[in-house]
Amino acid sequence: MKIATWNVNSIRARVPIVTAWLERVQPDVLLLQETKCLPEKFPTEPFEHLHYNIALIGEPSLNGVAILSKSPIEDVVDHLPGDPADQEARYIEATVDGVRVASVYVPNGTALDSPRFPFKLAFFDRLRAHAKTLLEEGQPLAIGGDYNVAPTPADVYDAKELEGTICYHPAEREKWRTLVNIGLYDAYRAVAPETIAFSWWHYQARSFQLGHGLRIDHFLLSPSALDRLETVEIDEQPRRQKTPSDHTPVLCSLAA
DNA sequence: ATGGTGGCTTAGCCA
Repeated sequence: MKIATWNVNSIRARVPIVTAWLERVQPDVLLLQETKCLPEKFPTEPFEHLHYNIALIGEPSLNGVAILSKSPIEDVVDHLPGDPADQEARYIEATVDGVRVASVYVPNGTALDSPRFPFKLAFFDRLRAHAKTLLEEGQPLAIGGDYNVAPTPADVYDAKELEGTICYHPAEREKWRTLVNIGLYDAYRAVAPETIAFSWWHYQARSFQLGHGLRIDHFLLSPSALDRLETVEIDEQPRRQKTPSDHTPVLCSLAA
């Protein structure tokens, strides 16, 4: 079972790049973030044509997450519990082939002095509480998405320069660790403990060409999913295309 | 150095 996650920064702007990638890589499941459109504006046909079922939520111009799957999508949950005031389209989960998969778009945080920053930290707390429940339910679990945090110095292009900035602030890294430490595994680090690789590069200042990236897109796996983990790949090819997303997909393969 | 890029939606926000 090949599962991928990709922040596409508008699905309507990215249809040719995403469909070409699906045809080449043939994942069983693709988790999308930042689709940036209402459900009725999501271009479903090109993906249904490639034999994907789709579960999605969205809002105008912001956020939006989806699950594309060749197998049937069952028991969809489309909101992260814990904050009745939060109506943002940032979380969807479902069961596919016996695996509980989730697509999460953690708030960016905007700036350290913005109210969005404590909202981001609280979102991590809610995700931890919910993931704990999912672990207790016992199904193999894979939570993929844009976590908007680079966990360690090996996940940023310049740890000294970036220390304390958004997506690499100690408070965010601590939230990441307390999430992982409930008993989850960073799939990429499980197969590549030392490798420096990134999943996001700013559009500005030739960041991709200069290698100025961050690893902020992750898969967190339950022990039973980790037992089945064969490979994890960050595929930079889509980031090299014309009119790319600023993120590139992460792909992991679980034994059947 | 307070810019730089991109995708919304339409000049301002968010990333």
